[in-house]
Formats: sequence, C-alpha cells, structure tokens
Amino acid sequence: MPSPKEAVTAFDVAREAGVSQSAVSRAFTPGASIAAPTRQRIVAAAEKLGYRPNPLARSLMHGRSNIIGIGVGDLANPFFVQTLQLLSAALDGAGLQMMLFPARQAETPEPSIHDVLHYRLDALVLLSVSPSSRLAEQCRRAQVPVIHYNRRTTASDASFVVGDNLRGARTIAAHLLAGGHQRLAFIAGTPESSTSAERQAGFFDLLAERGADTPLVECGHYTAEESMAATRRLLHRVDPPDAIFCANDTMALPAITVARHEFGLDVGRDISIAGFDDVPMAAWPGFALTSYSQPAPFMVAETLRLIQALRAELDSHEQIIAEGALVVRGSTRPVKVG
Amino acid sequence: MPSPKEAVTAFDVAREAGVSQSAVSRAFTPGASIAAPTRQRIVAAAEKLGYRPNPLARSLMHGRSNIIGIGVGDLANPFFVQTLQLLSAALDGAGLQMMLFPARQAETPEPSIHDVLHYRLDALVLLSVSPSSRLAEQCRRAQVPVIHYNRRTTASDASFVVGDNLRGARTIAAHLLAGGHQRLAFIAGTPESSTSAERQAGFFDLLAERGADTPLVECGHYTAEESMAATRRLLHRVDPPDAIFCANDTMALPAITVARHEFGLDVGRDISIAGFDDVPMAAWPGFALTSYSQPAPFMVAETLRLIQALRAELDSHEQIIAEGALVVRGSTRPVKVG
DNA sequence: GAACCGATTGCATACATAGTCATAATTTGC
DNA sequence: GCAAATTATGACTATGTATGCAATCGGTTC
Repeated sequence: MPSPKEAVTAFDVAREAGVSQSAVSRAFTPGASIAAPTRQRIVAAAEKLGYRPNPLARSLMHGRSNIIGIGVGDLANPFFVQTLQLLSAALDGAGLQMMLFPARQAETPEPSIHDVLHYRLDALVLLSVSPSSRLAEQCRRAQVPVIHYNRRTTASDASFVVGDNLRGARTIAAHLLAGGHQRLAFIAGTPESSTSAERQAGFFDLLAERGADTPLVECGHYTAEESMAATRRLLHRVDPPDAIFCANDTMALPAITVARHEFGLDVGRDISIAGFDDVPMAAWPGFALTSYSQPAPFMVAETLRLIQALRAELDSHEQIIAEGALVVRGSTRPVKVG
Repeated sequence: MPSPKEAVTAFDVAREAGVSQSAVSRAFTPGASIAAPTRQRIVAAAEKLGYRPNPLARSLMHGRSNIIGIGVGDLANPFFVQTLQLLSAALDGAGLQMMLFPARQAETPEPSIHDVLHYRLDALVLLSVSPSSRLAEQCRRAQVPVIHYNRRTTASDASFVVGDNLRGARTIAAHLLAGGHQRLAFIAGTPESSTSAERQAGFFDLLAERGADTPLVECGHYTAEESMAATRRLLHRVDPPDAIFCANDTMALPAITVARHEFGLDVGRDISIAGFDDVPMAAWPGFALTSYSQPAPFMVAETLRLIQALRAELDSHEQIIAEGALVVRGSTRPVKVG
C-alpha cells in the first residue's frame, strides 16, 4: 500500500476551502488566473492544514525539477568549500534545490551519477571535477546542461566558469623573479586537472620569456600530504629551489609548514612560497601566504546567472574567465628595488 | 506544453520490446514477477534507448524519495567537511541521493527548509546544526524523521549521533592539569551549541573535582577569526592563562597561531593549547595540536545505520554516543613525572 | 432584454511510474 | 492427457499537481 501515512494534498485544501483542486493549484501558481478573495481563502485553508504543493508531482508535471545537481570531487580544498557555501546560499535564494553527489575523478564507471541525472535537473554544476567524456556523454543523453566550475573543457556544448589561471600564474612568476629568485619549482595538482595545467603553463611561459631556467616540477595531487612529500623531495635535493609556486593554497600551506618546521627555513627570506586561490587561512599570521585570489563570489554569481539562463529555455553555453588579483604577503621575498 | 523535449519513457521501451509498460516497470523492480528472457529483452531495449526509470515519478508512486536531506550550518569546519565527504560516499553506496540545504542557525525564519521537507525525504540529517523548535515542528508536520549529527537534542522523538563530549573534555582537563597548569581558559563555540556546552561542562566539572580554579571563558563562535580575537583578549590580560582548551580544532589552530606569532609564546612550553575533533591539520608539524578525536567514520556509519532503520518503516529513535580518544601532540606541555 | 465580453472556475487529462487484479501461459502431478 | 497449481503478463488505477478547454457568472452595451 503506497499510502504515505497522511499527506495533505491539494484536494484536502480544496475541500476545506470549498473550491476545486484546480483552484488550489492556481492559488500557488504565480500569474495564474484566480480571484484575489478566492486565493486568500485557499491560502488560509492551506496554512491551516499545513499544505505545500508536492514538489515531486510539480516537477513531474512541469518537466523541470528546480533541482541543480552538484558534482563534488575533493572536499578537502577550502576554496572549494567556500564555493559550496556561496553556491548553496545563492541557489537557496533563487528557490532552487541542490542535489549533491560525489563525482569520482577521471574515467571510473561512477554509476551514481547516472541515477542523479534523471531527476530532470535544471543544470549540473561540476565543482573542480575534471571532465570525463563518459560523463559528458551521459549528460547529453539525459539532456542535462553542464557547467564546469574551476575546470575548463574543450567540449563545445558545455559552459565553464574559471579563474584566469594563465594570467595569475604569470603574475606569480613575475613576482618571484622580481624577488631575485633563480631556481624555481612548481608543485602541480592532479595530472588531469586543466586548472593545474594552465597554471603550470602560465608559470613556465613567463619564465621562458624572461630567460629563466625551466623550473623543477613535482606533483602534489591537490592534497596536503602529497604536497608535503613533494616539498620534502624538492628541499632534499642537492640543488634545492629557492622559490616554490604551488598550484593552489591547499598545497602551499603545508609546503610552508614543511619548509619552516622540517627544514628550518625562514619562509619569505631563505625561500619563497606562493599559492593560488587566496583561501582565508592564507591570511593567518603563521602563514602569510602570497597568493593569487580567485573571486569566488563573482564566479558563483556568474554560475547562478548561467543556471538561470539555462532554465529560461536558452541552452546557450558561455565561457567565463574571472579576473583575480595578486595578494602579496610575507611568504615571498619582497621585490628588490633598484 | 509540458513536453520535456524528448524523454524516453517506459512506454517507449515497452513498444520497442513488444511488451506492456507494466512489464518494463517490473524489469526494473527487483523481486518482481517477470520471466528472465522477457527481462533481458526489456533491459536490452532500455539500454538501446537510454532509458532509466524516472526517479520523480517513482518517488511520487512509492511515497518515498530515496533522498536524504542534509542540513548544513558552518561549512568552514574541517571536521564537518570530513563528515560531509564520508556521508556522501556512504549514502551514494547505499543508492541514496542527498539534497543539501543551508540551515540557518537559531530561530530565524528559514523558509527554504520548508520546501525541502516536502520532497518526502527518507530522513533529514542536521550536521552541527543547533536544533530549533520551529524546525523540529516543521519536520514533524512533514513526517520527516530527523537525525542530529554532532548536536544533542532534548526532543524525545529525534535521534542523534554525537561524540562523547563530556568524557573528552574531562580527559583534556586532566591532561592539562597533569602538565602542571594552574590557570586555565576555555574558548567556547556558539552559545546555542549543545556540543560546546557539553565540552565546557565536562571541562569545568573535572577541574572542580580536582579543586582547580574556575577557568576563564571566552566565546569563539566556532570561527577562526573570532577565536583569534578571543585568544588575544585572553593573552592581553594582566593574568593570562597558561593553558587554553578550545571547543574545537577550528578554533584551536588559529589560537596556536596567535599565541606563537603575535605573542611570541612557545606553544607546548609557555602555554598549552588543546582542541577537539582531531582534524587532519592538527597533525601538521607547525601545529602538532593535542586534541580529542571524534571517530567520524564510525559516527557516519552509525548515521547510515539509523537512516536505513528509519527507511525500513521502523521509526525508532536512537541516541548514539561515540567514544573518541586523546591524541597528545606537542601543543600541550608533557605530563609531569613524579 | 439580448448579445457580448472579460474574468473565474471546474472538469478532465497528462506527467511517468508501481502495483493490483484478472487473465493467459506454462508447468506440474497423477 | 487433463486438472490443478504456478507463473507471467496486460489492462487499469493511483500518486499529486498543472493546464487546456468549456462553462459560468457578473457586468456592459446597444
């Protein structure tokens, strides 16, 4: 028996208010044809019975769910968490629900997403999830538009919102050179990450343009532990680097910790360490991390704008690159004057 | 026209496979009465057309949505994030979807939850959200069972999963006394938080039992910024404390930072600082935070068990207190011997 | 007073599925 | 080989809402 105990339906409200179920529906549909006094009577009855339109039935009818799918990869990244927080507030404000699901990286089978997709999602936002062709194909079949956040994609029918990684990385590189550094290193994120690749490319490009040596490269997989290991490998070399640019702050903060507490280095003098994202912790006195900020509020606002555009039947795809800014703190050597 | 472009329905599959819609439904319902060859034919047809049962319609029929609501408060807390990560994996493994919504603290109107509740949620998990009577009342009306995570509630019809705050706080207190500290302080979380209140109570109780002075108390609201401010207030006193117990690690880590970098204190000798939760960052060399661990994997597993119990029609309510363990690191003075 | 018009309202149906009941097909028992 | 038992299938209905269409109603206008 599929009777859900005792749910209040539009029929109950209709009986209470002495109208038809249609009228109840119209009372809750903005812009519907209904007389003001009738609506008030219905709303009062609904209030009394504790009625709210069933969103499932509503979605079934309308063919749209008002649900935004959120694919999350690595939750350990504070920038990511900040985004999730902003996004949840933004979507909530727009009357949209968010359905969260773990998006495994790369090309693993990930059966879960297959289920989520059929909720007639208004859109699917992938937070720092590297695009997989399987996933893209599944979304196309399910007719769910995809928005990549903090990851680029070459697929022409998908939108993305990213920071200006090239410019940011070039700015960091220039800043490190201006500090008089000679021997640079880069700690990358994951190999599939377009974000890491772009930051690496921008870093390398500017150094090459200025005639600097090609930097050392280690991989930190965007985790604190692996970044610590990468930092140790770099600093144990016979020719250790005197400046490290980490692909994001999640890796830069532990790198500072290792350099200072395990190698006894004076970070900001003996060695410079810079990150990317400018997470809140970067400003803590103990870190004072020089970083390139990503404007999360703007990026989230743009994401919401994209979502609304998609909901308005326009299946336009946009590619948004948000400008950040260099935030200089004590973890990098001051710019040499003269 | 409510035609959602071109969605593949059970009727399309039925036509393709030469059976009725009922047969298609049965092919996707485990344990339904259907012949093996028929099922295979249907599954093949479904595969070909890219069909999956519409979860919205399924939920509407069954009266159950297979969706778990997740109310999130403060996303800035790493313990919280770890829980969210574990929970997302656990629910995903159980074939359940998670619908996220921001739960504003205290008694604010929070209209959003009202909508979420009507999704026929199998359960609502509140992560570190202080129970409000309004919310509890709304859940009761919507017949959605609530599980409080990391917060206690006095309501008799709700379940909760918490760490052993009393015991943990007492253990921390004993450890600090054993280090020879005389003048203790406590940095609390938010005033409404039962978790903070319990940790404070356990801390105070043990100190009282051992005849120690009543500790100083400041409020850090579970945020890094306010904890820094609270730490500064404490250390600027003419009689500053020589040991601080913070209600969680999110506040303890910035407290260490302030003590070391703004007051030049040798944390672990001049002053001891302890936290609660044992988040990953507590183990970083630069912090070496002594903390009382909360067994997040166990707590999440128990939460999932509760959810499954609730889904199996049993509306039992359980109260689970998970045991943690003291993790001694360098941020507290070693125990005096002899 | 009849015709008309705009604003409301009710009826019936569609959305996509799961499950009930009756019937058809198949197997089993003897 | 036939009755009985078992299994498999299809027609139908319910879930809760939105909406096209027709009907009603009140107020004009000629």
